Parts: sequence; structure tokens; C-alpha cells
Amino acid sequence: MESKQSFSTSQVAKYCHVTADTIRKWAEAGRIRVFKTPGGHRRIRREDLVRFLRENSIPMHEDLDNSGVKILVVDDEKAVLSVIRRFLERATTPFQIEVAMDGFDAGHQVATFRPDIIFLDLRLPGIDGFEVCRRIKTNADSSSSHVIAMTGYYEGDVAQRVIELGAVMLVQKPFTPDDLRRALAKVGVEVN
Amino acid sequence: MESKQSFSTSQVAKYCHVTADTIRKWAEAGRIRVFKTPGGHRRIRREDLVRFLRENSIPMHEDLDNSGVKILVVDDEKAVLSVIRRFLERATTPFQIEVAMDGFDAGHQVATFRPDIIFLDLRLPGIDGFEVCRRIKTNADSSSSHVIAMTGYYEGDVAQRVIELGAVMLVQKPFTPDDLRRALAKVGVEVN
DNA sequence: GAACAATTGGGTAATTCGGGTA
DNA sequence: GTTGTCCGAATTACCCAATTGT
Repeated sequence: MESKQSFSTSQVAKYCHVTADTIRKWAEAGRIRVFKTPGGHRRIRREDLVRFLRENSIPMHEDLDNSGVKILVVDDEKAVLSVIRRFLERATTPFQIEVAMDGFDAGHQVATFRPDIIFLDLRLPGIDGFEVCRRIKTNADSSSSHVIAMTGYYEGDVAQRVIELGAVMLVQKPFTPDDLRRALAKVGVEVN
Repeated sequence: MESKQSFSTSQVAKYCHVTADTIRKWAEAGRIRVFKTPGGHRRIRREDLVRFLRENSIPMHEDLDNSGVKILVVDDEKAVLSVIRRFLERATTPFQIEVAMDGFDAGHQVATFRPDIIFLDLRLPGIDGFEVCRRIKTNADSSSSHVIAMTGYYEGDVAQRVIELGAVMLVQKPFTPDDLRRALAKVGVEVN
């Protein structure tokens, strides 16, 4: 059973804590994406509303996204996954976690799972991590995902390069729970 | 998997993000083209619905988009792409073609482009073509795609293995237009 | 023919629009 | 500069018993 997939201005207004007229103005100003019925009434797709709320740090109502923070780990080491998973299980924030062990899987998961946060190993066989990062941040459908790059060994300007491509930061493996805490704090996820 | 040719008011209502009553009013006002069953129930032809959505800039659901056979080529050789493209341009069937040059791209395209036919090179750097084939045919969202495997050199049981994993057939590179014709004929696309 | 969901028509209520202003 | 409010007009949603589709 699918729930509603589009909303009128007044429904969106409730989620945004403003009046319907203000949603109208936002639409006119191009701040939120809408389309119109032939009669001129505006409709906002669920997906566009969710992105709008996220981009503007407006608290998400459960009706729209009750699934918690979605996290994708792109790495072929199971150890990395279990460290991250164990760490998250102590968090108060609900979350969903998925893994991709190769490039095909990573591309597939980014498109279908639409993670909020992506832990991306830069040195996976057959994957150019920098290029993958660039594509995630370039593609409009995934650009709002936060990329946390991971690398196994130190190399001069890796951190700088990957941040220029849109990653939030680079964490060095092996990482401690505190490294994870700091990384997640940067994207707004607090773990106690 | 033939899809519907015409829709009732409430089905159209979903695509338009309004209620069935509104579709009724639109039909009465002549805004959308309909015909009636002998008993008076309205029916909207797929073609008329698609045009209506287009004219009113209402987002198109992919169930409706019938703009030809969708073909994805997974290969890093541009030559392969251009051979296939040139061949298809002689076909009467309309088509759309996309390319993926690595695993990430392939996974992403399979999920978002949802191709009808996938030409899959089995020996791409960093991709296990057999495994990719298996996943495409295993995943419910992509299992209806027809996979045509490609390989650059002959090896004993490659054809048999990949067909067991769900591929329609294996074509040997370099291939002739006739090889392509035979492969496409196997998945119901006729090229004159 | 019987069951059951969907659709119809016609009427009314609620929402949304645009533009202008506080 | 942003948001809330007001207006008449247009659009869309809701309701009913009767008919049609499957």
C-alpha cells in the first residue's frame, strides 16, 4: 500500500509550518519544485517535498520519512561494515544500513536505496572512488547524499582532492568510534 | 508483458494527481480526450493520456512512457557502441540507447534507465560480468531485462555458463550486423 | 443471475488561485 | 525581504443513489 505521492499547497504548508499562500510564493520564486493541474492548482511530489525539507533543515514529519537515516557503506571489507553497524546500534537516531561490495552494487544502491550518507572506500578493486564521488555529487538525484570517504593508507593530497569533489571529509582506516562520531556529527547525526 | 492500452477515470486520476471526479469534469469540459463504453463509462487511450500529461507538464510515470525499446550497452570500447548504434538506426522500431563504461555506471543505469535489453561485456575491468548478469536476472526490478552477453575471445563454456545465469545468448566480438540481427530477433526486435 | 467494485450524473462544500496589501 | 491576510473567481473534492464492469 503506497501512501500519497503528491501534495497540495496547504498540505505542504502544514509540513513546513507556514500558510498555503507562502508555499505559493515559494513556488513562484522557484524555491520548491511544483507542477500544476490543468486548472492551475499546484501539486508537489513527495520526493521534491522531502528534498526541500532536508535542504532547508526543516524537521521531517514521520508521514514523510519514518525510515530513519539511510546509510550506504561501499567497501569490500566486512570488518568495516560491522564496525559501522555496531557503532550505529548505540545511536538514538533510527537508521537503515545497506552495503555495496563492488561498483555495480554501489551504483545500483545509490539509485534505488537513495542513502542520506555514503561511506565510500576510495580503493576498491575496479572502482575509481574519486570518480564515483564526483558522479554522486554531480547527479541531481544523489547530490544531496553526504559522502564520507575512507582510505586505508595515507597519501598526500587525497583528503583535499576528494573534498573538492564534494565529500564531507576523509577518514583514515582503521578508524575509531570517535572518528565515526565526528564524521557523522558533520552531517548532522548525533550518536551519544 | 504487454501493457494497458486504455484507462478508466480513476486510473488516470492517479497519474494526474487528482480525483476521478476531476477527470470526469475535465472530460466534460473537453480538456482531455475520452471515449465511452456502451454503458457510458469513460475510457482514456494511453496515447491521449500521454499527450495530455505532456501538454500540461505533469510528470510522466514510466509505466506510460512508450518511446521505444530501451537499450543499455555495458562496455568500455566506443567502437562497440557505435556499431550497435549504427545498426539500430536502420531499424524501424524506435529505440533509446544508453552506455555504461564501468560497474558503478552500469548499476546506476540498470536501476534508473530500466533498459529492455542489455548488451553486457563479460570482461570489463573491475566487473565480474557473470555476477552482474546473475544479479540483473535475480533482482525483481530488472529481471525482465534481456541480457545479451558479449565477449572478446573464445573460451570453452562461457556461453553455457552465462546462459545458465539468465542471458539470452552470447555474441562473439567483433560481431557482424547479422550477429546483432540474430541477437535482437531473439528478444523480439526486428531490424530490416 | 448474483456478488462486488468501480463509475456515472448532478449537486454542494472546501480548497486554491491570482493579485494586491499589511 | 519574508510571511500573513483579504478578496472574488475558478478549480477541485466530497457526497448520493443508480448504473455498469468483471
